[in-house]
Amino acid sequence: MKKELAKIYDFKAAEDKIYAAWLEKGYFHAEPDESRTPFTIVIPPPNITGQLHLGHALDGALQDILIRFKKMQGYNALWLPGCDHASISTEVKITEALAKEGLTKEQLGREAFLRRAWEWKEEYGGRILTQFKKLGCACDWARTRFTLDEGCSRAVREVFIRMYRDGKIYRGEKLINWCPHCRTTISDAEVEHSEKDGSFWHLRYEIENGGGFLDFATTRPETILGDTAIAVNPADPRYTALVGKSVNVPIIDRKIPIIADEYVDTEFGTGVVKITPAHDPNDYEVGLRHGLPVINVMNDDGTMNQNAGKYAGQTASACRSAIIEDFKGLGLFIKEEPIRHAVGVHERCGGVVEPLIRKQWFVAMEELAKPAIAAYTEKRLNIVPERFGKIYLNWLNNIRDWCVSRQLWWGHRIPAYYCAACGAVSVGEAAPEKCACGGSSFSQDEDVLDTWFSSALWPFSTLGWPERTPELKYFYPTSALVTGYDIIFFWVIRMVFSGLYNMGEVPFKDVFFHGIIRDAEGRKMSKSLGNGIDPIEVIDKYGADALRASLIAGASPGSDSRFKWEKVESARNFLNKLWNSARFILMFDTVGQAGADDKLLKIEDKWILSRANDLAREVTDNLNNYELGVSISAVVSFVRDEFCDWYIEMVKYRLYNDDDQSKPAALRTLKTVLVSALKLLHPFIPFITEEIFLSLQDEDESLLTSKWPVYDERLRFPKEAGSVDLIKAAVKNIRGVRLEMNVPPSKKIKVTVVSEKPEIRELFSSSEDFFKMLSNASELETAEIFTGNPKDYAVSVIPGASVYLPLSGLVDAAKELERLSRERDRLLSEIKRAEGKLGNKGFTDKAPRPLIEEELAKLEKYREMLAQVEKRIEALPG
RNA sequence: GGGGGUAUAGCUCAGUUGGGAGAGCGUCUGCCUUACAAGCAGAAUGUCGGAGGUUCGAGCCCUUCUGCCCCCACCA
Repeated sequence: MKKELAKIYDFKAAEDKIYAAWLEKGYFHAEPDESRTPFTIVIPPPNITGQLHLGHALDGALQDILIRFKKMQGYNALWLPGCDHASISTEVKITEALAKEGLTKEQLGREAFLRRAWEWKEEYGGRILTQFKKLGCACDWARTRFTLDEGCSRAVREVFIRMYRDGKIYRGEKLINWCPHCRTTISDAEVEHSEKDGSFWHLRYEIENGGGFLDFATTRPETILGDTAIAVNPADPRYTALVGKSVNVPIIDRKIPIIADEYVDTEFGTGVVKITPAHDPNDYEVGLRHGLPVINVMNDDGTMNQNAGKYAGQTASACRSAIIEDFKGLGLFIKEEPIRHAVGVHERCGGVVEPLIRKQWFVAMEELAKPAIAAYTEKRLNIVPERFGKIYLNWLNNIRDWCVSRQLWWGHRIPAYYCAACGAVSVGEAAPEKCACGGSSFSQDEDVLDTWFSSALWPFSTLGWPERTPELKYFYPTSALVTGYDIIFFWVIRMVFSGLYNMGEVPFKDVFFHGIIRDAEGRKMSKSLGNGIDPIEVIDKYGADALRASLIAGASPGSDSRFKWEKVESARNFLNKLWNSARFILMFDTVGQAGADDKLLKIEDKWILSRANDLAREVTDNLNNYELGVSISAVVSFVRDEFCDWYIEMVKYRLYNDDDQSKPAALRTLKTVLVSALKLLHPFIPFITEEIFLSLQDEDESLLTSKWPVYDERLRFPKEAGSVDLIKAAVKNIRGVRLEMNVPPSKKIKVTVVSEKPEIRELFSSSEDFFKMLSNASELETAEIFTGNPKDYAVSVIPGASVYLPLSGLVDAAKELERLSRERDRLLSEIKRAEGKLGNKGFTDKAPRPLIEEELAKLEKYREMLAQVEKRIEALPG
């Protein structure tokens, strides 16, 4: 049955229809099947609070490409989708919504708050996954998971308990990062350092017993209230005599010792540092070394606490000013100078982070890091591109314990219970019956776990762990993780050590990092800049395929890229091209041509078949190496530059001539090559390729279940390929001459191919029909020797032949001479290059044999062409 | 302070084990040729950041310098 395609591809109608059909057929679903090889990807779970942005779109497209490619190759491919509960983001969102109603979360209470959060999740949490569907993602939706669902939560508790019993998780009072704005601890990874302008206040403390003054400088005078020592470098001669004495902290009248510690830099400031163990990581270390008391002077909200004496209740910045004023009043103020220094900022809210001492839960990293390092160095974990491996190692080698408790409600509550009587902690699925002290009343830890604690388990918690499910056994370890390099520390590394610790195996064999999508000027897209692009808007305007292609083409692994509408347009233009090529082919009845005889294949058929064959290998190799951008470019340029621009043009005369015996062969080749290209393109642009593929057949076989093209030794046709290249060269020359000589396309002219070689004359005669069409010739004549009047012709040279165009009256002898001279010069320089190379003994001795032969062949070819050009120049009048 | 990246056509970027510099967009010229003007045919444009080195041969490997970018980091 003959089908037709609409003049314009209606992506809106096609995309929804096709996606629905895929879902209905269940193509995305995968079940464990020992007879097949699995290929697994677990999605980087987007936050339920999130809206799809271009980063997700790229991430999703890359994964979809791999999944579809592997499915077509015959793998049992599973792409497991899901969402992250995004503890702090969601909590902030719910709290903001409450605030609009004039409520605080404390007023609501934990239980009611969580109910609200779940309601919110049910309503909006699936939104982003719906958007992934718009992109065309072949996720197994039946396996959709959520980091806070029952199974994942159980996995979290199980891991926590195991690690606690194994000493990998402990509770301790340590200096942590406190976000006063979010009122919770955060991990080191969540602190961003940004340079800010501040002041460096030079102040002085009075030394005991009238020993004078000790000058120091600080950027945070409010922490003076927590000072428990003042330090100098032991090797600093200015102060050695003072070590062991003490100074008085005014206002609070605290006597603190002058201590010596290597940490102090003699070059910086006055070489004297006040030590506040409770509010500075360095000072904390110094305090530990010297057994200093730790005095916390701040509340959770960043205001001063009762230890701040008369400043209690003030904000830190008010306290700071007040202290400066008080120091001035006491004559202990020296000067204030501007300084630019790094300030810790919470990456989520942008608030300044306060280092504070708190009792928190930590994951002990040192032992966990070792296997993660080994997995990479022993090549059980492959990182693409390679340079991120160095970053991975660098981080693991400098790792610090991970603070995992958060003072939030939305998340996995820590499975630790405290005895009401003695305070003893007990970690387990539930509170124990009885405490060792005899107490029987327990309360659960109020805190929840860092969101990343549950995401770290994602590759196995989603497959059913801790149950030994068939899925876990079959799909774990997963095949590839695809994500942005920006979460290597937050997520990737934590998955690796969690997977190794709990499963004994890496969670994925390959990690494929992509870059960030920036705006057209190269800036990061951000809400504050308002330069974000909504992928859904792009899909509405150009379709999901165009968006995907524009994100993939020209991007290389791990590198950032810029979003430009022009790229989407150019992708759309290609889709249009592809569509029209199919539409053209469908103008003829391809279905009835299946029986066309191989013997009827002409050289152009064999040429394109061999090119398509090469392409299959090229694309497959590149996809296997995660060179997705290179892959799609290869198919695109094949379709456009070879299939459409040459092959289709070459076979038109056969298609339009029903009497041509080779018409069926042409049709069959057109279809074969088109289908092959559709398959190679399908992972990248799934919708349009599927729509075309469905039109090419009576059945409704999907590309997704079709077989990926495999390189076939029988489809190599080097001789025919060479012949077609020769004809193409002649056509290009003729086109060039015509344009240069201002011969309008409407004027058809006779072409004479002059060659002493009978096989070349034969080649041109046998290809006469398409040759004439391509070169816009009225007639083709071949001759062994040129017999016309040289001045009436424009001539161009190809290897083995000269092409004569009769342009009497149009040929300007001077111009013709100039053109030929250019050609002669070009050939001469080529010959010189080849001769130089071949005359170099080093080259002929050491270069690989095929290369030398190739060079020799070129030399011969150029010399032969040069002879033709020179002959022609001689023949020119004047 | 440590680590990493990058420098290639006017712009954005490819260039996969070293073997004659590429694409897209833009520019210029000519074409509404019955699949496609979202198109076709053609053209121009590069001391591949600078300097050394290895090699028969370097955009690619090594050293060094310069510019820009990113990540990590406790200089009060």
